[in-house]
Amino acid sequence: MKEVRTRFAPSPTGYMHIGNLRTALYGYLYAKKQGGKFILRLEDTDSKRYVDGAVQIIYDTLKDAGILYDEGPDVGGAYGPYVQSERASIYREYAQKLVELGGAYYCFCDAVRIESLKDENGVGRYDKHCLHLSAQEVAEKLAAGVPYVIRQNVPETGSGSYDDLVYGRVTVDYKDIEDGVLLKSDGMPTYNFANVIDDHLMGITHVIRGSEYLSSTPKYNLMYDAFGWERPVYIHLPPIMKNAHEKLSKRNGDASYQDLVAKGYIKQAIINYIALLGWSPKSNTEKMSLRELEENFSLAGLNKSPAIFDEPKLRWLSGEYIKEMSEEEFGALALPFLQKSKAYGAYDTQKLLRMVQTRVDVLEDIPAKLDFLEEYGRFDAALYSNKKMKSDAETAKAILPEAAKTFAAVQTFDNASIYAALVELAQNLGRKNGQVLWCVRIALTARENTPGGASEMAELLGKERSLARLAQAQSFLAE
RNA sequence: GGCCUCAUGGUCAAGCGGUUAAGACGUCGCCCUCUCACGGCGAAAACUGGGGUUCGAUUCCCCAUGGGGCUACCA
Repeated sequence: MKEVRTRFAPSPTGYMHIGNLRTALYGYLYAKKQGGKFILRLEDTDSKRYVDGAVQIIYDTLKDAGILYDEGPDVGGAYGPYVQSERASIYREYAQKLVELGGAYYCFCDAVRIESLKDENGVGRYDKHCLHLSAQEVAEKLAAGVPYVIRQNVPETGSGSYDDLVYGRVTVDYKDIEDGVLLKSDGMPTYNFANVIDDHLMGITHVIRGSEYLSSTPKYNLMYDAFGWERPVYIHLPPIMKNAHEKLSKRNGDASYQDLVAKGYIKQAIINYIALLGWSPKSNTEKMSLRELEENFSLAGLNKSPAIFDEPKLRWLSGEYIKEMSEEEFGALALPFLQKSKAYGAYDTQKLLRMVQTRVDVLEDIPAKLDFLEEYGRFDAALYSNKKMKSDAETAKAILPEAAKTFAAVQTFDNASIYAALVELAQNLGRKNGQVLWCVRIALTARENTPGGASEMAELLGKERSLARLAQAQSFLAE
């Protein structure tokens, strides 16, 4: 059995989109699962679209995500170079060969003539005009230095079919395929040509790519056939959408992998989540590490319909990963975000991290969870109302002064002591624990939601500030 | 316009002729609880429409509708 070789072939035109990353991930997972090789190839044949730094982003993103390639521009390999712009002479050689085989031909038509072939809607195919040039005419034009391109010679009749592993049999009539440009006048190949040459030369057995190539694959097969090469297995993937109508794209300002990481989504969660977009595991377990994905990945689980990127579910997964982290692990990741909080430095950092770990799904939410520590002011007395505790502004009025006395009497102002004192107070007042604790917590924080209970909040604030806030809360209530 | 392709709850998604049509996220409710959260339990929520084929269609075929893609000297 031949070794499986898959590749990820992005063009360095900007950021890594989630969709790209998923394509890379699937190629990687399939290769790993089959004990094969995963290759990175850079498709930079369009100099106009080249973006500085984009190559580095590709390297960094794949490395950061744990999608390691066995061969590639920066890691080497026996099939290099892995950058298309460095393979120009190879493409020229094969284009020449394809011409000799009859699968392609020189075309000297200029832009004006090409344009004249199109109708008012800009639709119109090349008419094979130059296919009929004699060998001598071609030689003369070439010798005269007339600019040319090499076009694919697509049959005018018949059709091409192939069996895609996810979409099944796809058939396209050749009459619907234009004689596309294979080698541009600048000597560089188009994607349509380079991908065929490279996939073959690099021994790619399984081509995994987006569904946008579904209908152009027959023309690639025409080339494989003309060269007498074995066609690869095709696995086309449905797009990832931002909504029902638009694909996810950086151009629209949609989140890239880097953006998501910057927001504080856990990396493993991002990988885990995108793996689930278009693929489903046999079992009902959705939370899986990269290693587990490698073990469970199967082409049979691939889906053919577009999937909408759902951030809430990513949030949930991210939260799951956060909750299972050790304190140290979480602390290391969360610290940069905690430092953006105004509360950072003024309180016990470890204590803050502990409080926040089970209450946050995305790291960037940390500052907001702690803002009550440094922000306190007049608030709506309705916050005291809680139907389960049966508390409201009136009960708060009765409880707060007593709570202040209790706080003042607590010697060691820590969570346990404060809690014990407050529970005792509730007893003395003949009230439910929750009633007292709810009111105190609201008075202390002016927030309905806090990263801990009343006594924890009091401990965090310290005796002095707690008493001060209790006093302020009472004055708000008096108005 | 032509061609390719897709279609199960709000979202992801299982299903591959006969099912009470899984599961997850989200939503809502209940329980636990010193709040929130965590955790536990539960609920609402789907086969785009019309024709066939069949004893029987979510499942197979056709059409319609809707979505996406291709139709570049972009990938």
